[in-house]
Amino acid sequence: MQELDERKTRILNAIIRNYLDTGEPVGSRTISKYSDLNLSSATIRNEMSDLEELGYILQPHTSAGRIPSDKGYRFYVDNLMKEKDQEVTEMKEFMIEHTERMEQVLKQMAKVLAANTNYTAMITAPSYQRNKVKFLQLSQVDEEQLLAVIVTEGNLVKNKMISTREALDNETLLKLNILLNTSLNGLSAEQINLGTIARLKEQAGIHSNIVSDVLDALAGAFQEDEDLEVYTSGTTNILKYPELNDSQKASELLNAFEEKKQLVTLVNETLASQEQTGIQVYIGDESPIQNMKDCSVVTATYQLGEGMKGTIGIIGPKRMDYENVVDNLKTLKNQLDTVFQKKRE
Amino acid sequence: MQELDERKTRILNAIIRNYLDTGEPVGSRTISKYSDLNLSSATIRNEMSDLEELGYILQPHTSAGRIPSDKGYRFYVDNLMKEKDQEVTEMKEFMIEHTERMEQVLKQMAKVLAANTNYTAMITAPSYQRNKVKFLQLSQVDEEQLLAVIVTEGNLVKNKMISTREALDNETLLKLNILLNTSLNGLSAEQINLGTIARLKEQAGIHSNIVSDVLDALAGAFQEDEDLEVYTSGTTNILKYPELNDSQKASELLNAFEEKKQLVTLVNETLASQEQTGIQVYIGDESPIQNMKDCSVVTATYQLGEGMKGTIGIIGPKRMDYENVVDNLKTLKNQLDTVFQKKRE
DNA sequence: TGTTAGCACTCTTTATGGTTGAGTGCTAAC
DNA sequence: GTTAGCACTCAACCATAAAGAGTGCTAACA
Repeated sequence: MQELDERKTRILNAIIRNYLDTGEPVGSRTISKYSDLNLSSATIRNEMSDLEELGYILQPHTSAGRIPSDKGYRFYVDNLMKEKDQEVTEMKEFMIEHTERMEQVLKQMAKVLAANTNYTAMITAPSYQRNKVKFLQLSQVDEEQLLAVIVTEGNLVKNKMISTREALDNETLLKLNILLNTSLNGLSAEQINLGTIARLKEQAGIHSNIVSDVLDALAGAFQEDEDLEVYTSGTTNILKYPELNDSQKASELLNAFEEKKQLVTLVNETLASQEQTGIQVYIGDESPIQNMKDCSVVTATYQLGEGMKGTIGIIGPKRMDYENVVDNLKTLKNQLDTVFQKKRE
Repeated sequence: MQELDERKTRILNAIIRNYLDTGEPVGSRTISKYSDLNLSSATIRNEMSDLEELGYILQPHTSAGRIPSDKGYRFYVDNLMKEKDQEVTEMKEFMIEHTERMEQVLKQMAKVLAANTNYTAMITAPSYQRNKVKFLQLSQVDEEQLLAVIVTEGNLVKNKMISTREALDNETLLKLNILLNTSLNGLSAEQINLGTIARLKEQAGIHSNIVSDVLDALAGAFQEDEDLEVYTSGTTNILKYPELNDSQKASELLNAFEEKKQLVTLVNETLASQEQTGIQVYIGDESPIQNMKDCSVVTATYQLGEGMKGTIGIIGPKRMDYENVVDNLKTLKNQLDTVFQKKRE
């Protein structure tokens, strides 16, 4: 039933591992010596011929060795790869502890990740789609400007300037603040519906226009999270890998990194299709982004409960040290989970 | 007295313009035909020989045409370049008008600039070193967290979370707010000295530790501006120019763009040495950044009075369309000046 | 004296062809 | 089923040649 018998599997494994190491097509003789199978190169050749027919490996040209195909990589990732036994490598925890701003943390993490793997790292802030308003305040900043400050459950702070025709007196301001807080506190973006809005406006009376503005601001704040920010690091690492370093491909890739839009689609795709395991590997064409068909992309989703998720990802050549990458992502994912857990308490 | 006579100047001009166009070394015959000097190639050759001796042009190798040296470019920029007659090209003004967040505006501008020029653009927010506190507010967000919101004259909003042992009652909060506002309002970072601080703490009584935290936050906010954010766009454009596209150089450059640190030194350098004209051209080695010795860097400083300055810059190959770049920078500079002028009113 | 035509020379670029070496596929023997 | 051996393929390398662009220099010319 099984497509590959024991021996073919071992040979395929040997081929891929060797190729990951060297980046050169690997020949029968190499496997014959390198592996502990004690088979002659001729035998290996026969097996390789079979493996090629089955689509696991391919030849760049007639008289070259074999390299893994996408199918080969897939088999490797699914079946052959050793998972490192999760020794909880405390990845510079202190850094995370002592930095306050989430943005900084994320940038820092991307950096560490890129440095550890030598590939390109990307990371997004957790998306606060279902985040709730925790605190809300209007302040008169000067004669014509009102400042709306919004704090969410996740302690994210957003602010928005609102221009007014004239200054509000203190009392009105206080009333509005109380009104807004009592009405909106604890609500998520979806929960603020037309009914809530109508009620609010009614209660605000002549200042309903200000309420409008605040709601706009609020919408803006939530919106802003939705087209989320993606932080990248080590983008130039891709230049280190000859298979990506032709000026055409490199340029396309780097562009994708600069124009974050494409990455956002990648992230969304990941969020949508994520299994429980939390680690997803896209090999070549499997990637949702066309430009990355010569790359592999490994992503992880970290979670904060209540549907608040963020994504970490690594982008590198197909010939990627999957074990190392997966390992790195796993520990980072764990760390993020706990870090944000702490923050929310 | 003059090093170059009329004819040499015209020849030099022709060489440089041609080279800017084609990127290929330009030979005597080309100039003989291309220019309106009506001289034979032989004569041009003689002149070129002189120009080379004087250091304005050089030969990549014996039997190639000539290319401009740094000195040649410098002469071109200083004396030969035509300034376009500043027709105020309204560069997508609406965009600026309708976007609220400075950050967005700047990113947008960088994008436009990069697209217009096909080089790499960088831009920094105006540095608020001497910016003044306009409004300040503490709010109790939840039991253990205080939110400090700081608004500066330029309507920049900063916020900082402060952890407290226990919640403050409303009255105390109000008092503290009044105290902080009356004491700090209108002060710039430098003006908040030990005296001010001591007085503040004294008046705060038992809550002096909170005042400390607020001041820290304030310092942080100002500090944050000092290691300023640099926005880049079109970083991959450099790959379009063969002279920069060898993997070594490109990698270094792209790295410099990713690690913004170096750009910051560039910005600071620019701010320091800026003349009244406001446009600065660094050619090759003149650049303060080592990595960019194969590039030219053109920067402009925009100003908001009171020492609040920001920088715009273009980085491209030495063989850069200086006229276009300078023109673009000038109009953008003007726009920024007026935009921010408006905003401050 | 300045300009120009002409020519030998230099040096890059491109093409050509031969050689090498790695690797394969196939056949025949074990 | 495994292996040794051999013919074959093909990229990579190298040397050599030819082409072409451009120069410097000399000598002639106005």
